[in-house]
Amino acid sequence: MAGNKKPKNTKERIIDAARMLFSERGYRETTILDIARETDLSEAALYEYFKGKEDLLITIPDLWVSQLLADMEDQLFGIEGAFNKLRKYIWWNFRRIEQSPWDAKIVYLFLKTNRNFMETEVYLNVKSLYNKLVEIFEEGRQSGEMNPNLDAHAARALVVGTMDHMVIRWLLTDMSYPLFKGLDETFQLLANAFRPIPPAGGFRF
Amino acid sequence: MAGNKKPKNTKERIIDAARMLFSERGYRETTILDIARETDLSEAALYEYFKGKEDLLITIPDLWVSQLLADMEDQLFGIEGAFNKLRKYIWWNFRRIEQSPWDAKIVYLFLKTNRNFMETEVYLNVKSLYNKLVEIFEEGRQSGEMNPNLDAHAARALVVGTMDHMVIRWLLTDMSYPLFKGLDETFQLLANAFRPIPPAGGFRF
DNA sequence: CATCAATACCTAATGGTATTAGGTTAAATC
DNA sequence: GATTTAACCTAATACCATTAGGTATTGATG
Repeated sequence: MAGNKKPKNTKERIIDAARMLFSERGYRETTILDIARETDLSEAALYEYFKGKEDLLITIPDLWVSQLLADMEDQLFGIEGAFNKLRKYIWWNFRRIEQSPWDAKIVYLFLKTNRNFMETEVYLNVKSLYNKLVEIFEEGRQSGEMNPNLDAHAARALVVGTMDHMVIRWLLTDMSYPLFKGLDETFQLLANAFRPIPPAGGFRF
Repeated sequence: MAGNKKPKNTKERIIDAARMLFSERGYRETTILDIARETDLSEAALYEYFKGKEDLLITIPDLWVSQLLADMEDQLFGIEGAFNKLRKYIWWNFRRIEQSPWDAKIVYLFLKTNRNFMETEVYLNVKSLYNKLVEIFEEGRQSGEMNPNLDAHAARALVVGTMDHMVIRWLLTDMSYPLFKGLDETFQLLANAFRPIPPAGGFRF
């Protein structure tokens, strides 16, 4: 390949236009005609590439999420310790989201709360992404770095829930502040949640 | 009329039908005609009571959420200690959601991720509901029950994010398991996150 | 009592939008 | 050179939210 801009094929052009329009105006507020005009195609031409509007929507983040999954192991490679891995996981994920707010909007606002989400390709990849957390918790539990009785699935719910909440807030305010704002404090709380309960003399209520 | 409990007025009947249809089939998949048929009205009649489909949607959970807000203080009244209050808050909220899954679906799946959500009446009430958590954290911080450096807003993000995550999972699987499943373990983790950090050596004073 | 106004509902447009039917054109393949 | 295929088009079609413009009933008012 020459180092120039890639000449995009029609399918990619449609996806690019739809991603932008859906993210900026919302799914319902974007018409097929809008997308057709943006790509200099007729409405009918879009149906050569996608079964319909909904199919187009769920296809958009396919590539992004599968690239995320591929990148994850690479990013975590060589990091020692469960807390360090957890920290890296969160920071990496937030950076990817900050870099691709349009894809993030489609996943977090339109897809994740969609009743068909669980039947999508994206769902499988997101699940794999989250399962890495369970691995990290297992490691922390076994190494003694984390509470030996830690329930890995409850822990995952805490991390995923907290991250989702922060991301959705940020997206709904139109990225009007840095996504990382307050993340250190939040991470400290999460870390406390997973630490071993200190020995001897115990705690009171 | 065939065997109804209370003689409801037309507006309530419309809301009841819309709540059921939106929850079961989804917002986009429910037509005005569906609601009209369910209520034995014409499509036009609905517009005497609501500005449009979206207006109808955001009106549905108004009553539920404002009743939640009214009930909260009552439920928390007389409970001693920040952790006990936090526990009661979560258990109470989950029970109300379990009792009204249709309203919950509308709030959690259709409204909370809607770009207009922040302009709704419901949003104000939800905010008040969540602000109670900040109060609880302040109390815990000052009484020494919780970490004196606790960031109340980060803590709220943890609790709200985790709860939302559990609720949305439950709703998306069509309430196929008890909402409370795993809640004890999750609460333990949250509690750990907020406890004072014991000084090295394991003693507290 | 007759009239007016309000209420609660209706039928029948209107306008917008996703989707499809049925081409056309031009390049690739035989 | 004929045929197939790819890529795109114009022009329906069918559905659906919303609106225009009614009618019938009720209850209050002069």
